[in-house]
Amino acid sequence: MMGPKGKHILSCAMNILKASGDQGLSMRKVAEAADMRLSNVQYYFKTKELLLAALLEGFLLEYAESMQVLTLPEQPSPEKKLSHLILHILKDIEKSDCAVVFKEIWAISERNSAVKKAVDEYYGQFHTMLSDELKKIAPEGCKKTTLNNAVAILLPFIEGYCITSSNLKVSASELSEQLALVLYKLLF
Amino acid sequence: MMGPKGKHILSCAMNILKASGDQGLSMRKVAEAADMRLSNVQYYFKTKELLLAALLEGFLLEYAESMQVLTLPEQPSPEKKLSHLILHILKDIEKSDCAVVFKEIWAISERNSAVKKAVDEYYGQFHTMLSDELKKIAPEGCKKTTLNNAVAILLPFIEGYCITSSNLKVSASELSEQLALVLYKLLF
DNA sequence: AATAAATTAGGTCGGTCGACCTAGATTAAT
DNA sequence: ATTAATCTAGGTCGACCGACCTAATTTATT
Repeated sequence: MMGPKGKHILSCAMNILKASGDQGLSMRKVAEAADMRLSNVQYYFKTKELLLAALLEGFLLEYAESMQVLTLPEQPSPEKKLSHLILHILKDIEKSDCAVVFKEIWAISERNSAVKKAVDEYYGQFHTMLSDELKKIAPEGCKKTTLNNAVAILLPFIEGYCITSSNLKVSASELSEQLALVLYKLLF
Repeated sequence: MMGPKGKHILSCAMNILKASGDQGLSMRKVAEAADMRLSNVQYYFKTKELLLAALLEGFLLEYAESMQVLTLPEQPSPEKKLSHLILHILKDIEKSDCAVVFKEIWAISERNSAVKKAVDEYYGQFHTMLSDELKKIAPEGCKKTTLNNAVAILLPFIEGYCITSSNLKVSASELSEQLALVLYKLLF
């Protein structure tokens, strides 16, 4: 579907997006960063909108995939397991500059239906993944609505964490433990 | 500090921001929307950056203020009270188009230090406000760290809700109740 | 009334942008 | 070897942008 040149273009575009945001991203700058002529970039992506959509769809797909693969070391207790899962996600948010990209994505998605759709699919997958993980921890007969309630607390929390993390007065690890504890109680 | 003309300009600018985002906001469009000449807008706001900063700082200040004023009807139990507080905030997020503005703010704040500072102050206030509200509900001897833990769950949840709300499989009212219950348990 | 400050109007400037076009080069398929 | 598809280079176009400038008018202060 996409050759190495296409990927190279998107890679350069992502660097610019991280550094300068949606505003700073232009076809010309992408071309310069990729060491190509403008028309060449436009051969691969007819319009800026298409480039942006491909860029962000790709990012979300990749990110969702990295979540799926995520396997954590076995833990002594289900609470520990949950706590480790949450901490892992929070750390992932903190470490990479993906938080910056996500902020752009949220803004762009309001005005680009292709991106909006990709975001929706991403959160759908994320929801499923969290639900599955919680299911492993929850007791046998745990109702689906109870599971949904837990995810409905966890999912917004995770996405909001990258916005408010600098204003919280609790460490990520402490917070993970507390939230895990709280969700664990909810499931039982 | 700012006359009615200045406010009128910012009001028009906010309309454009809501409708077309940061990308679509230009001094010329603001001038047109405000029925002024470009130079006239520039008399009030020397640069686009200053206009944007004033616009978003004002928005956040106003929004923070509306939170402070927020008084809820007395509830029979502290859980109900907490649940109503959360629901009120969630509904507020859903009803107005402020979610759109916030998404722009988060993205812009990464590249505009004045906006970043305003965002930081906003979440500082928000944190304090939530902490105060929880204090009213929590038992007498509730430790400060316990309170901080509760806020550290609640605050990210609220901000993340406006991102993920469409993907949750639980209603806002149900979710408020569940979260209130969970936080209540945490405080005791 | 004089004067300073605030406000309005109209226009120009260099610069960047996305889209578009043509033509040449390379590669793959037949 | 011919042909078609893919890829590259260089350039042009109209549109929009922010910043800047000058001059006129209105409002407030003294």
